[in-house]
Amino acid sequence: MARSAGITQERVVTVAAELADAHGLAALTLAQVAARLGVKLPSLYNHVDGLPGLQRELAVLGIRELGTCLRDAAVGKAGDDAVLAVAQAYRAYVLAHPGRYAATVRAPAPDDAELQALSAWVVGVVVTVLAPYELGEAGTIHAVRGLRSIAHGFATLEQAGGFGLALDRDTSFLRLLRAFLAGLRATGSAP
Amino acid sequence: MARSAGITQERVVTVAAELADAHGLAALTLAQVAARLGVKLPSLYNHVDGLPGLQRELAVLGIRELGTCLRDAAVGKAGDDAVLAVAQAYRAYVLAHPGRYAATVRAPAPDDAELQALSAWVVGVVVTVLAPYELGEAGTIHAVRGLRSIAHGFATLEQAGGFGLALDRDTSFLRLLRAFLAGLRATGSAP
DNA sequence: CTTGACAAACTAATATTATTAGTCTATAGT
DNA sequence: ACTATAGACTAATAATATTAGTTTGTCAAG
Repeated sequence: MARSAGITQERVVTVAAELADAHGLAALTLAQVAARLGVKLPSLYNHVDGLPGLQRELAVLGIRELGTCLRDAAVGKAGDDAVLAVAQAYRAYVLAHPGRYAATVRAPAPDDAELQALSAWVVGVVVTVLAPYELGEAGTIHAVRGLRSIAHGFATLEQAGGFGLALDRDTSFLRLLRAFLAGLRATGSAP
Repeated sequence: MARSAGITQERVVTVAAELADAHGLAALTLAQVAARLGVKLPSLYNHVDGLPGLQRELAVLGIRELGTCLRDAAVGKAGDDAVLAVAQAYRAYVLAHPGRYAATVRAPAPDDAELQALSAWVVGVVVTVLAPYELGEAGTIHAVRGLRSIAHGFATLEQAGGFGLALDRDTSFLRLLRAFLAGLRATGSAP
């Protein structure tokens, strides 16, 4: 080791995640992270590969946490209950950790195997929850995309302050999910 | 006038919109805009109020264009056809102009009457399209939020490269919309 | 116990960018 | 013709990211 100040990549990423959640991913700077850790800015380069590297680590953290939340939300549930729980967990994660969630949305580099694998794992969790609907292979993927669009779209709009009117947002989300599920059963594998 | 180089706010915003669409809103810099216009950076301050001001102008442009697209998409259509057309137009706009669309998502300042009014106008367009479903006042707002979440969520995920698998995205989107519409009729104003 | 290699901090230097202050000049309106 | 000004400019400042090179504890081998 060295004249070390006990900094690790994990600590850097944790502090960055807190800052990104609090002030937005766009406002995250290495200077802030360094100040929070009590080191000079260039020292961070010993632990992360610059700002792009740090954002990639944030994405890894976010996808891992998100996947865990979704999986945990589904245990002991089935059918519509499970789908509702997963979607609610998705929304809750976005609202609780908007910064790290934003990091997960950027498409991973084509050669980033770890990130690709994590994404596939999360998709797998949702596929499992949708299995009982017997939508077929393609139909299931369409449904995963639909459910993810709904959860992502609602939560990110909500987080951005996009729902101005004073109408309960929990109700809006629940209605949207129920409509989607009813439609899934009704339309089956139509067009 | 002055030893003018023919710069106007409109030209500044137009160039900024092109750059934001091409390279992402986050990568938009005043330096780039100035270079593209053939002026020095500080000269832009005669036309826009710094980077935040420019982004606000981009939001105005984006909401105005988006609202126009949605309105135009709905003329001569009714019921499901109209809703589908509006949603497709929403997605098409996001994909065609991701930079200016991203600018529209940030919540407008509470004292920004122009932006608030434009947002309300766009909501009004969607409310009109949903009127025939007779969902009631609150039900209509819930449905507007749902439809917007679907279009925003799908389009932004797609634009970010979030749909990796080789499965037709047009079909995914159409299925999602049909499921939502079928669910709207089925569940009516349930929970 | 010494010593040498290295990890991890540092300082210093450079490049971008945004912003503000103040200057200059061509032109529009009197 | 004169003048006020809009709209360009230069200059200066501050924040950030990045790279290069330096220093210094600490760990482990001899």
